[in-house]
Amino acid sequence: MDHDTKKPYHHGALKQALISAGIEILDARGLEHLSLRAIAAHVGVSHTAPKNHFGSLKGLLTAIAATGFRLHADFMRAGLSGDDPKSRQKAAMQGYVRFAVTHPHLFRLMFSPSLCSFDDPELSAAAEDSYGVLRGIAAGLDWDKSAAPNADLRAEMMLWSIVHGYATLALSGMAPPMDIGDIMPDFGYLPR
Amino acid sequence: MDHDTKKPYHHGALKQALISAGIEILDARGLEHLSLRAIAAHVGVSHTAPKNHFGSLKGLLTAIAATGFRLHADFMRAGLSGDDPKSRQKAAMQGYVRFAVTHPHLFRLMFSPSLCSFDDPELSAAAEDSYGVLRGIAAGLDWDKSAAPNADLRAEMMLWSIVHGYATLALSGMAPPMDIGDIMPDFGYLPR
DNA sequence: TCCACTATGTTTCCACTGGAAATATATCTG
DNA sequence: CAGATATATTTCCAGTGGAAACATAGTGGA
Repeated sequence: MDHDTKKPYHHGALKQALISAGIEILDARGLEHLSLRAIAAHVGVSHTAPKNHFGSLKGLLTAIAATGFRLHADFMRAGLSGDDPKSRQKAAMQGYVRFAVTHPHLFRLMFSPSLCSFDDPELSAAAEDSYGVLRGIAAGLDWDKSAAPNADLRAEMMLWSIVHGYATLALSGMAPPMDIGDIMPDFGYLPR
Repeated sequence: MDHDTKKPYHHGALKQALISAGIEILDARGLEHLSLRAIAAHVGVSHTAPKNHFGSLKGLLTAIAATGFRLHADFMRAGLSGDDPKSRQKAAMQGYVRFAVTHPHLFRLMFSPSLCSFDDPELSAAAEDSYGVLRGIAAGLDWDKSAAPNADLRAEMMLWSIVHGYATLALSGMAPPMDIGDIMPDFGYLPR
């Protein structure tokens, strides 16, 4: 596990450069233009060079998606201040949508299991960390805690579904721009 | 506007055959194997034959997606019986998810604007018809009708977001199998 | 110092993709 | 029957990801 502290010899830090190039291409030209050759050319190496670090295109896309999930978590945590559960919920959800709108193609990549493999421990860890933000929000949600089993999971899935559904529909051009806080039902929170 | 009543000469009804073949390939082998050449070979024509009817691969995928949306609406309307708003809501949402689980790749195609063009009147009409089912369910929803403008739209988007979000996450393998009725908050309905 | 050995990149090739263009063929219209 | 049109094929092209062989640079050990 070489940390990025010691630079390799040839390019320097090709691995990170390829990931950055991928995200730049995604933001600038979209998912349909994100090819192995385009990424490699953007960095200035041959299209087979990434194979040494990532094995295949899917491996590279997986690493890009992992970086995306870390950024995603940052967006959600960005507006998270204070102790009021409702304002924290709203901030996290707005961050979720704001990330999707800011990096639409990266967002789609992150949720495309055919493009990146969630078996990868780095990706699954990053995704799990991102999910953890929502989990923390849902934990205090006063919603039907006793009516059925798996109340926590159900609350998390409710939160996640509504925010992910809106983000996805917005990126598909099927949802008009609106504040996610305005379509999220107003639930109470249990006292801590 | 040749209706499918009068059959063309050569293959018979290539247009419909290509659409059916596309859906079969989607269900059997997935979106990544759905190529122009695969569809054409499945029907027994050259890979450029579809161009006469659909212009391009995107045109064919658009027609497939339109068929998908009609099927999608059928799934939602399937369990719609009686007058009780809550059971009608539950049935429609379960139909939504059931379609996504039954035809996962077709579902993903239908919500991929990079693969099919929603400018196409046939596709947009089919999608609009499908959306109409949810709109009908949301119409009677007793939810915050006076607190903000666009209450109807907000209620529709809430319903749509939660069901679409769950379906999408389930197909990505990120949501465990569960009843959509168990994560949908329980709202009242206005008397008619 | 010198010689493996490994890590990193390149070159070349291959099967596959969608699409454009020219051609062939069947059907309709006059 | 003849010309026009719709339908389908053949051939070609630029692009894709990946496999394999090769080249190069840095490392570690005698």
